[in-house]
Amino acid sequence: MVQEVGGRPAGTVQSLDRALDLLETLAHAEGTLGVGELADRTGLAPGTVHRLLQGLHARGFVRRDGSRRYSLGTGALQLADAAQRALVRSARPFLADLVRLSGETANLAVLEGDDVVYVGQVSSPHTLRMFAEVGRHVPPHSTAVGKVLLAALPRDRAAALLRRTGLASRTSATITDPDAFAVELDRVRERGWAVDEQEQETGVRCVAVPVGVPGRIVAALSVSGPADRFAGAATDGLVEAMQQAGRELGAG
Amino acid sequence: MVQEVGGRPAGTVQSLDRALDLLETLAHAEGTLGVGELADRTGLAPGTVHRLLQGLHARGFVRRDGSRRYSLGTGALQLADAAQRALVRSARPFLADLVRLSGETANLAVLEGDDVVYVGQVSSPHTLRMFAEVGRHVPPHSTAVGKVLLAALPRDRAAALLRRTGLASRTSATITDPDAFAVELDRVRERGWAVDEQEQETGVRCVAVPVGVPGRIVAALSVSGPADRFAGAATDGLVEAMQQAGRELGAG
DNA sequence: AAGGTACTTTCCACGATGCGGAATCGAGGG
DNA sequence: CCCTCGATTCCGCATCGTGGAAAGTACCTT
Repeated sequence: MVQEVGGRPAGTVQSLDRALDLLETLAHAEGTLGVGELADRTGLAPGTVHRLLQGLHARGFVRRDGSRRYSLGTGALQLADAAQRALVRSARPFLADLVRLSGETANLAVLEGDDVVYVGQVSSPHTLRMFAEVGRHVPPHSTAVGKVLLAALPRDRAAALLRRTGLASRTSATITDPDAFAVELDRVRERGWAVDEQEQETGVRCVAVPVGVPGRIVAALSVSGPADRFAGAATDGLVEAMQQAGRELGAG
Repeated sequence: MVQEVGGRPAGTVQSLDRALDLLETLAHAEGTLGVGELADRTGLAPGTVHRLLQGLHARGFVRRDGSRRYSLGTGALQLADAAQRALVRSARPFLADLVRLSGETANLAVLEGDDVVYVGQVSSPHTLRMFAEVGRHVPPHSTAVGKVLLAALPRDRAAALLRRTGLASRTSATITDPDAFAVELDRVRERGWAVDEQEQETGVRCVAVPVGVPGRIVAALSVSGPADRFAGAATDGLVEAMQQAGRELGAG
């Protein structure tokens, strides 16, 4: 059995682990936090919190306003850029596997602001036509990837986003009723994957799963193809493989 | 005089500082790095690098592929979301100051993928009409904010981005020639601010400055108004105030 | 396929380093 | 102006991280 120290995996560094706690606490907080609040929430001594914050502040990872209150700084933004490129690169083999398995096109998508953006793709050998190209922005409510990403958001954040964007009808199958869509999101949360039955584009069916573990979903994987070819039996077993890929890609 | 320990501000934590070095090294690297490469680049002992990476990996901040090579993980993506909200919140008073100073609308914009996106705004009391609303995506080459953000990118990354997006003509003043635009970017880099002379929209002039310090530009601040009112003398002194705001907002 | 090489990972004793309680400082409210 | 609460600094102690070197492992070469 592996030794642990206060819930921290053995062979890891205490001060680093605590600093990451602070960053995550700041990330989950609405607004700013003071040293004392951070000390309370993390269970650390105020002096320790202050010292760690100094280190994070010196590197731009936390911001300090005029009245000694802290929030996340720009350092994280800088990393995010590079982290997304790394995610896209790591996703390639998984996407290729899914294409091999399904014969259809596989995609990687993330939520940017209120839009879903495709950031990676390996296309099917059988299809000349592209359903979505990398860089394309699509609405969250009419796509399988969008449903997965919305389902991973706190309910109030998802609802607020949908209020801003609305539920525009893309095809006759698009879900345009907020209540019906809320029910759909609940189904997605429950079973852990989503489907888009020609809701974004007539004739196109798409299945999507989250990347990461619950509470830490950062992207979605999808497979999409023509509705007449990619349905029913074609999907059997595929979802499980996709979920596995999503977990592995998310865990790194 | 303040004591320093190996270039690190006094009162900060060594292991945390080193871990942040690792993250930044990974962020600047193309592709993945092994323990040894990271040890070389940071000047740390391989054992130390390995231990710190374990801590970062356990928390999802670094990803480890099958052959023990490391890249940034999804942890940073998670933080980025919250960090951007914090940036927008912190920007509000600066934007309000700029509106007071200029009488025109002030904006905060970031680069997302290949687009410029407005993420914050305080509008002028004099203008009913909005030149850009929050959430709006605009091309980088025809806006002052876009020029500032492109100028902050490594030259090759900026060039690659422009090759992907092209330089579409928005008005008769839009710069559509890649070489001319490269010269424009050099001017922006040199003087530290950019202007858009009705290049995005006829009748609209816009001045922008970077947020952050060179090498760490994460956003741009801009002030925009009708070309006939917002020009020449109206800009005097404003740019300096904007640059100051950009530095302060970036430093946190 | 076997050997060699280079890298990653583990181990350990040392001591530098971060720890947290307590003292001090400073801001904001009454 | 004083008082209180929180942020910051200080300091002695022991914990925790450190780095060299050993052990293990993957990969390349022949």
